[in-house]
Amino acid sequence: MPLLRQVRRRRGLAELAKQHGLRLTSQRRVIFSILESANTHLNAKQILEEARKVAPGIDQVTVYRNLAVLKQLGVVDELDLLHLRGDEHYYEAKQTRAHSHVACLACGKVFEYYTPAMKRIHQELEREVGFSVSFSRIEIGGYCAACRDQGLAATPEASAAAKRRS
Amino acid sequence: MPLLRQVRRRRGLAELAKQHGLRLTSQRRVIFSILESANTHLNAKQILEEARKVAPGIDQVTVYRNLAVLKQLGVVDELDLLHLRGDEHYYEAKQTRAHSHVACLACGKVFEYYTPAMKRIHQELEREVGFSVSFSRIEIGGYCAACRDQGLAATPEASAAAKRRS
DNA sequence: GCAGCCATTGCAAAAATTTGCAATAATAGA
DNA sequence: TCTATTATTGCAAATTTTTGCAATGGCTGC
Repeated sequence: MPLLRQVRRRRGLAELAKQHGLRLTSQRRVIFSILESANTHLNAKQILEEARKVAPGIDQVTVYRNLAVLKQLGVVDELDLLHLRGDEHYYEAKQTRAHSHVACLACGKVFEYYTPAMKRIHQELEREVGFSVSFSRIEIGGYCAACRDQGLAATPEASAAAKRRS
Repeated sequence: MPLLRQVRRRRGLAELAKQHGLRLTSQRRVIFSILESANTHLNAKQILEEARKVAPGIDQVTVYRNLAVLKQLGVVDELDLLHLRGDEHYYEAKQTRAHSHVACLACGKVFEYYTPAMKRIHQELEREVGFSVSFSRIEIGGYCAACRDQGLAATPEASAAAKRRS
């Protein structure tokens, strides 16, 4: 059950779409505005429901296809936090800043984390392979301080416990 | 259509499963051995087909559930390369080494990339938040040298072209 | 403003994945 | 070795996501 989350964005999706040669259909307008005004995670079904309040005829397929388009444009990013949950996919709009998630394998908490090291990696790629970085994502799995203190880290029992909990 | 890829692993999946308190059923044995001997990407359907050659009665659901279990154990990792392709998920066994993928948004090529900076990030997390890193993944999107030379980078046309190509 | 091209849509159906539940079988402990 | 416990399986069905195709409607060029 994929989820969608909206994040700050400099320009409207509509403008961005136009810029990329996409047609601005009425359905697209609706979907875009839902994504832009949402402040929580939304999954495909929720988006569909919202959209139907405004445009009753809109089809599920259209929602999926437009999410796919936005993903391809690099505007939203489907992400599932290391697949810790297994069944939930999150979408989030690309942020300017290099972006990373650190997930505890024992308690399941996910932290956002920023480090200047990321910038260095970008520069390294630029310099050594001539690759120009548009965006990047780090996902790290491990055990947070609290769980380690409780002895939950890295043992088979901890994994089993985490599994049961999920 | 998720894909599976097998990667070097220090101990057998069976041993690992036991260690985590999982039961070693005959189906599991079959699935594990398929994963262990595969040297290309495999998707769920392919695994099922392989498994049925040995254990004709095995069900699709069993394959899915065991893949989920392995994911939760952190033994295989479902990954979809920045969702560039949109429809293909790749699984790969966790590697010891910090692991990263760099994908060109224009030509779609994916490079593997290793950098000592990753190690530094681990140490930083360890030192500053007391988080102990088990594994990590970097995914970077941008434009490779070749595509930049062809002027494909970062322009609306390039995105459209990349989209068409996919 | 109008015509034509072609991206986009809706529908129907396929494919992929997940879930509920009763039956089965792996494992620990007697 | 045998028994009880309970994880795991298979089946059926639900859910989610993708695909094929004809019809529609946005946009470009006139």
